[in-house]
Amino acid sequence: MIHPMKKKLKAFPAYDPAAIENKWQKKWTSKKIYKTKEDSRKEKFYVLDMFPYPSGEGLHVGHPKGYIATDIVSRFQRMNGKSVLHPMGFDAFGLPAENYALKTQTHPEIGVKKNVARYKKQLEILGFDYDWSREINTTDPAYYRWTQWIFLQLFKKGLAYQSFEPINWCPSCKTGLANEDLEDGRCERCGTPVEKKPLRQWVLKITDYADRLLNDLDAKANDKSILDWPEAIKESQRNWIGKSEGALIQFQISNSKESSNTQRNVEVFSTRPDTLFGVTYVVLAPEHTLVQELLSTVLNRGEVEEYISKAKLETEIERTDAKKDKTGVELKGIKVINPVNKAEIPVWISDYVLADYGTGAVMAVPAHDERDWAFAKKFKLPIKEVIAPLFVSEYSSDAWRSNEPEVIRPTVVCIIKHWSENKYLFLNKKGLADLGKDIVVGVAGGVDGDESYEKAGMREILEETGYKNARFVKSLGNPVVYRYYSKNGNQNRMALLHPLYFELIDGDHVEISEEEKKLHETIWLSEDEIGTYLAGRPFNPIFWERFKGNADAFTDYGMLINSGSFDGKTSAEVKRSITEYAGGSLKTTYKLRDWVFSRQRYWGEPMPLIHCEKCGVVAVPEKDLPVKLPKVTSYEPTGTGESPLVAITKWVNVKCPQCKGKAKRETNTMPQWAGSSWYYLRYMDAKNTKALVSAKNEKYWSPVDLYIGGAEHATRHLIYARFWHKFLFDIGVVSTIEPFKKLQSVGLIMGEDGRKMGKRYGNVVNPDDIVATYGADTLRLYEMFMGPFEQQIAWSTSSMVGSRRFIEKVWKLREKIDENGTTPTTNLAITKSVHRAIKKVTDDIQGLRFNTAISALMIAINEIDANSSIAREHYESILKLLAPFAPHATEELWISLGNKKSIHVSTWPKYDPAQVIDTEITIIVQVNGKVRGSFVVATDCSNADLELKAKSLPETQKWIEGKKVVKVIVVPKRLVNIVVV
RNA sequence: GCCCGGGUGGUGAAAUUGGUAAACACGUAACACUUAAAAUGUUAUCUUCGUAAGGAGUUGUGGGUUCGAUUCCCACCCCGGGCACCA
Repeated sequence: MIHPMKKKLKAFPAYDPAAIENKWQKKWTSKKIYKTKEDSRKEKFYVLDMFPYPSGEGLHVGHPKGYIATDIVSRFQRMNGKSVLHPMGFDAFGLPAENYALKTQTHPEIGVKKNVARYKKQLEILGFDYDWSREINTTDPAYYRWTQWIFLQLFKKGLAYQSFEPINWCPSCKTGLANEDLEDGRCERCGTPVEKKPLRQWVLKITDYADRLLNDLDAKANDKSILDWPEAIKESQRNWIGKSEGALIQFQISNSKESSNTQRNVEVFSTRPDTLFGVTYVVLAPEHTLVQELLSTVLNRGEVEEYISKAKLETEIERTDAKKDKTGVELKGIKVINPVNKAEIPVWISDYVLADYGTGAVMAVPAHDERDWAFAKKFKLPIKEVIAPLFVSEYSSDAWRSNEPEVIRPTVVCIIKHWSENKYLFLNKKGLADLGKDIVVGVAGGVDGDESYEKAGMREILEETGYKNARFVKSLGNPVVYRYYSKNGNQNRMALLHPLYFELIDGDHVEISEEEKKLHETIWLSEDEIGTYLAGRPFNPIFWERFKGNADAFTDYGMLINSGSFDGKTSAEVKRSITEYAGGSLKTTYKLRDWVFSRQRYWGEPMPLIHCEKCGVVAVPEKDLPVKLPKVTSYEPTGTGESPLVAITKWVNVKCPQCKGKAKRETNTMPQWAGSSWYYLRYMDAKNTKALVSAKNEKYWSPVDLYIGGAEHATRHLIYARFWHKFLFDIGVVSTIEPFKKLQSVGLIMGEDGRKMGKRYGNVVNPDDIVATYGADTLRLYEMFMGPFEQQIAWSTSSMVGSRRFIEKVWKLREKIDENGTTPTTNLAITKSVHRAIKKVTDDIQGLRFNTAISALMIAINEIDANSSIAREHYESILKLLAPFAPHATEELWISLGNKKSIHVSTWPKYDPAQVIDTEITIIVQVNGKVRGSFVVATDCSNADLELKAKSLPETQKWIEGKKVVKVIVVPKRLVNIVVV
């Protein structure tokens, strides 16, 4: 066969990113190749970044990581024929911009403009494919008109209400804050500990949506989970919403002292109504309204008032520190009645009870709650056990059998001390069938007839160990319940294990019976060795802790004791019935609080409300929106609980839209999170002046298919946005119940020193500098290659050269294009390499595994580079695969090959399934699980042939010679394992 | 304390329906090219014993299941994150 002479391409300039990147960015913009259209013939794909908050510091290399990922996905989807929406905008209202303005003495509007321009420039040099015609800015009146519109709808539906409750107040930022804006009791912005301050404020009723926000995290639609979100973020939201199901119980105040004619109750919320018989006192939060009402009848009024005022002075951090000592005061002279047993019990106030959770009052069950336990111990209040620990045998040989009757069996379990040494006597029980090994247990046995526990214990000690002289010291408390199946008795048993403590007086003992010997042998354990005993049975640790005097509240579920007719039932069984018996009702509460929506600051969306002297609070008519933020020269926060807007009388004083009488505008502004709670909708129809989004566009683009951003927004932006979206769904503005179908969090890029990248550590790497030295394509490639996308990784400028070398390798490979090879058959090996790369890169981009997609490309390039030439078609396929990652270099190469249209509007390559299947495969040969050799065979080689071949290898022979082959495991296409003895 | 992630060479990491651990890349070393350096290329690079052939060990620790475990099970240690006096 005659080889055609290879016609090589003309010489081509060396790779110089500076010479091509800016050129292509301009061309792409002028040719509008990224212009987004609502094309009904095409499938849509909406890929979204969490839009940035433009600070004065500009972007560092960590910021674009997520943007690079969405850029790759959007280019990939476009090349796959989708109509792609990949927009960008800016979130610029709120404290950071305003505080920056105050510091630099420039109006926030000017600062924001400057910062946005800088951010845009930084983004542009990275070559992103944003359609800037849909850019939004939350501070633009044309945008916040719709933020105000949504607020008005919330107001009209009663979901925005005025409240005067004490809220979190940051004394440094001089504004009220939502719970979500706190970090460990401090202002998330400035780190100042927050105070509680009563304030007139607007609050959004997010709690109305608590259940849906929780349930829809796992909602199913069309047989698949509609929320493809990282489990960690879902879990954070579940924690934040904090649903707990319990009961409301009334404790009637007994009126023995005063002749009061109104019957008063203390209402408590508890998740453990099963412990009601163990309630020995009730605790109210110091702020509880009932406390003020009862004050006149309290005998120690002075003491109580003093405690209340002291509690008020505490910061939230001090108050909610779980580690601090419990404090409290009894309301002397006040008693309440436990509804289940009519016991008269005392009432206390303590700051460990939170006023704004549940009912602000708790029923204290010290035996079964750690906090109540600590409180009762400190104030010497009675502790009454009502839940016995309950264990079910975990061994299959004596597992509970549902078709057999259950018999209650009083039993004793003994801890026995040596007569002179610090050792304890146990039994080493031989061979439980399904354990195959011994376990260590205490001396134990059933109580016969009306025998006392002490007597039963002594009898068992004699029978099982032979020791004659045991002295009963004490009982170790209430029984523990153990359910198992007795093979001897052919019955399920509910053993009530009474723990007893004995000491041997001397070593005098007799031989134990042969029968007993077969079952176990006696064993002495020192305290160090006691661990083997603890592992023997699940209840052993409980007995031991009791013996050592370390036992505290038992907080698990179990079996009821000392609870009247409920005795013998499990916690789960009685939850409802005991609640009803107590006259209470089941109730669900949430940790999630309503969203404090007012900020007493200048730089935010004005609330479109008017306070009229006659009509009260009146909504600004929709036609008058937006209510523009007035331009002012002084916007310093007042600190009085009023916004600085109060001073702008020209703006504040208006006519009431209803009665035309005197009225004032609402001067509170919205929080930073308002604009970002719906911005993803605006991109769908950014220029619409009639609606926040047209129904048509909303239907076309919803929901967001892929949303990428930082995990730090898990319990703020992502909860708020879901809340607003659900509300907009309810009023018919949007068509989906969730806004973001797939969410992916970006792992932070840390500084080279491993610390968070930021000005304060002086470890900031500026992307502009990296682009100037290495080029945007290298930066993009490196950030995606660093490691798994969601993982936090330290930046390393020196590692970046690998990515640059890779692009240069691709660049140089252009010389090897064989222009004569008109069909892609130049080289079979290359064909396979390319098709494998197409498959892997395609799969990995879809799975957001960018690091392995790039490594697959590197492998392909290395394989191709080892050959002397490459077919043009293959080279172009590789360029296309690389195009989303390195858009500039690939475009330059693509166009240089004579292509007329941009590579970014070309079609993504398809792989031939036949080309990704191997015809030959390496089979591993193991002897006793250790790799001893390998051989190459055709993929379809039969198992018998594989075995034969494996055995005949000289490497194998060496290991099986003179041994007996017991077993041969053949795994087709993988390995042969020969087991010999 | 509870709940989520995670722990693999000198470094970033790859590999999971259980089947050759360390792909790809950085770094390092030697060699080639060069007057020289850089760049580039070639080779080597988990640890350990051995001149070598070859052996042994190794995925946080300790057990278990299995012919075979980074992968599954049990217990524990460490790191990151969320919640936390939430009754």
